[in-house]
Amino acid sequence: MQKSREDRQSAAPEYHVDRQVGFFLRQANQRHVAIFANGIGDKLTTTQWSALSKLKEIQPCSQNQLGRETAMDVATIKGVVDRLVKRGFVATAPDQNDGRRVVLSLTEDGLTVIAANVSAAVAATEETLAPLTSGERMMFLELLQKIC
Amino acid sequence: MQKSREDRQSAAPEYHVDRQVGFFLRQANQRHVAIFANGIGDKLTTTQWSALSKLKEIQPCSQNQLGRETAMDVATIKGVVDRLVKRGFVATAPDQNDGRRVVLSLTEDGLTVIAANVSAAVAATEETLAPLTSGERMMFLELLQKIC
DNA sequence: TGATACTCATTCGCATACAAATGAAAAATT
DNA sequence: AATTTTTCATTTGTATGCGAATGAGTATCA
Repeated sequence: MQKSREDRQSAAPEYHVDRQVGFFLRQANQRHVAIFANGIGDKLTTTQWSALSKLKEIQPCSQNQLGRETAMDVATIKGVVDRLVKRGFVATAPDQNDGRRVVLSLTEDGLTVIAANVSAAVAATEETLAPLTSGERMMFLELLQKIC
Repeated sequence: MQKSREDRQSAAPEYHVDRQVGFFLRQANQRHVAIFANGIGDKLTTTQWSALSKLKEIQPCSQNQLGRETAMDVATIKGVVDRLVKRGFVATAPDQNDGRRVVLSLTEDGLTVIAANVSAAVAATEETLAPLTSGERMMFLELLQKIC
């Protein structure tokens, strides 16, 4: 068998960044974020949407807890919540029992903006997975979850 | 068949952010970036590594071209290249034929740092995919590429 | 009770990531 | 040759994302 050029010099296998998982993960995430931003009407980012949606499920809750539930760093969730508060989607209140905590809850506007964008969020998921068949989607999601 | 609680009110299916592709993609990417940062010795980020590795393949080339090859925005590749130049891994020179272009090339230190970290980069890929079997990895990579 | 450890929120610094605007230079078109 | 379009690099502004440090409050345990 014909040896490749680098095998003549050494046994080191070729390395190509653009064939590594990390390279694809970054790109896939980029594509999804772009699709989401494009489809959503209220200039909500994917992380802001995650925070809002999760807050609807578990409110009231503290900032750090919301961060854990949405896989965001304390510094990250702080910035996200700040922007949502600034836009009037989230309200903050001091916790009576725990002086450190800030209790988060959705405002009326917050509930409204969620309701107005659920279908767009679903559509973004759909478009992201569009290149895959139904069977491939299930397989892909299962494997993707394993490496989280 | 027993109807679920929300079906009694409306036909709207449940929506859970933490079951959407985007949620998993962000987390999977986060995990890989963390693994890479942890394993690499020279404080190189995943994007910096991509730029260095790709530059080795295609040098000399312009900044924008390197950005396209590594799937980075013009503003993003600018910042990445700036930091690599600052650390002495990449050299810049004006293009003789095209007055707009900045020709990029690797320095000796750049080649050295690549050689010193290829094994760590391979290990990071390996660790990221560790939860998957060999067969699952091939399947996963194939599907992941489809949604890039 | 008092020391220790933990949790929560905040802040700083650094590094992506992209939209949008700008200016310069090159290429394509008329 | 003149106009238009494209390309390249840069800059500004906004939004994640994480490490690390800080300070305030809570919990634990000797």
